[in-house]
Amino acid sequence: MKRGRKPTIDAADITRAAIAVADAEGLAAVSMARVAQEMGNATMALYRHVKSKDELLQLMADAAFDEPPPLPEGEWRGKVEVWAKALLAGIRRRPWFLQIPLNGPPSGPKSLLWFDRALGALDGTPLEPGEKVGVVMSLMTFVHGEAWLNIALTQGFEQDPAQFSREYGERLRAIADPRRMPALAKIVAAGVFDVDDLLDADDMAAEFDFGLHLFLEGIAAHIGGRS
Amino acid sequence: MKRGRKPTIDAADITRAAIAVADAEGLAAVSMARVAQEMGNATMALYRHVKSKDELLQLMADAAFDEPPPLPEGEWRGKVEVWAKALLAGIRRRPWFLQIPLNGPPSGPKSLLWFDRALGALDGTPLEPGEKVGVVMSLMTFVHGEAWLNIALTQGFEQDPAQFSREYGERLRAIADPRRMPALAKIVAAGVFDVDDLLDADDMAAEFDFGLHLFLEGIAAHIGGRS
DNA sequence: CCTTTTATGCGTACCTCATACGCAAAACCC
DNA sequence: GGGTTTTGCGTATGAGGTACGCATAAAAGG
Repeated sequence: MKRGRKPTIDAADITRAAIAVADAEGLAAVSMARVAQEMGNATMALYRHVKSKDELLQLMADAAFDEPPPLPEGEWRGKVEVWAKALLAGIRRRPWFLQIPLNGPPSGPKSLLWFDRALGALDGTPLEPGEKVGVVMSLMTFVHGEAWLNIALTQGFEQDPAQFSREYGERLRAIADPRRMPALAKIVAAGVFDVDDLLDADDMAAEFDFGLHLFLEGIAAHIGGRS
Repeated sequence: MKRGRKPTIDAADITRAAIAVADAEGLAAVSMARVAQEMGNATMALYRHVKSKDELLQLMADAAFDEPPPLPEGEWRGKVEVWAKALLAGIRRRPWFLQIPLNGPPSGPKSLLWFDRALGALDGTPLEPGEKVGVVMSLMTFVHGEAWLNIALTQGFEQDPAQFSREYGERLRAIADPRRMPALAKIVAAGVFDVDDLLDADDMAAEFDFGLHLFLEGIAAHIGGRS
């Protein structure tokens, strides 16, 4: 048997509690003291199971995602689309994920499972193995970037809704000097920004779909130029 | 004349000093005390010119970028490519930019100038105004995501180079069970990860170029399906 | 059953930060 | 110079991360 006092908590418990706090109040609310309080322990008790707060953040990042969804039968395109939308949904479910600094190439079992599914979606295509990896990485970074913007804007909206109203279009109209910014001035004049809810949830979903559409077109063109 | 004691510093000075600190030692080193010391002032003196640290961060973000470069003559594709690469270079020049939380839609004069240039690159195309905005936003988020990954991995490498050596391929080989992760196992078996310098600067540049290529193909296909 | 060993729980203390508050010095007006 | 206004900044408060060391619980050995 193992000697010594029995642990009453372990790293997984701490991670769970930290995630609960982050889900409820954001990553900023995750302090060692707050997490300990959540578990009914003393602050310093956590340090027996977790080297530092930074390590706790990594554990949270590894545990943030669910398993990837099953992909539909059929062409690669439908599979990739489902995958990308599920990834976006996963990140949106835990927005704090993007605030945790990455420390290396993906190595958590969950991340690798997602990686595998995306590679699997490309199985029927004539892409080289290295190209598949490139395609998947680009897709991940696109989704990542889109999610980042999406979340930043959502949170910005909660902080100060006025920035997203008609006011924004008017401010642009004032700043966008046709001589210094001719293209922007033209777009502003066309009325693209004269809406009440700039970038609300629907807009952002449409934005994502459009970008994803472009990306898939690009993959299709690349495959087409190959066979 | 204006009454009262003359200011010896202004917000722009503070922003400059803060950027100098961030460039030299990273955003984490930017504290009010550190910035004040850099300028030879007392900590609290800064608060006369800057409401909070958060405001200072926004000022830094606005001032982080240079002007966009002139774009080449010719087709939209060459212009967009130059623009995207310049944007990536700009972010890589000030990696801390990505750590500053965004508060709303772009409104700094520099951001809008970059926005304008990208829209201008699409001037000769038959895209609707709204589509142009969508294309540019997607491009920005793609570059943003790519830069984020790029920077995270670069910094991870500095912290722990072993993670990026041949060791990584071996670890993958151990984790990637062909039953649970068939696609990944196949890729690993093909030797894609058996290199000494996974994701060094050249690799990441190639990764970016490939992703950008896919994106541009996608835009071209979208334009083609239009005319 | 009592002692020894070993790992855990956690109280105390220190350091770094952001920032509210208020006073004193400087520069302008008359 | 006296009054007014604005800046520079010293002091203090509270939050957060974490090093250190002691008391305690649990198993092992006698």
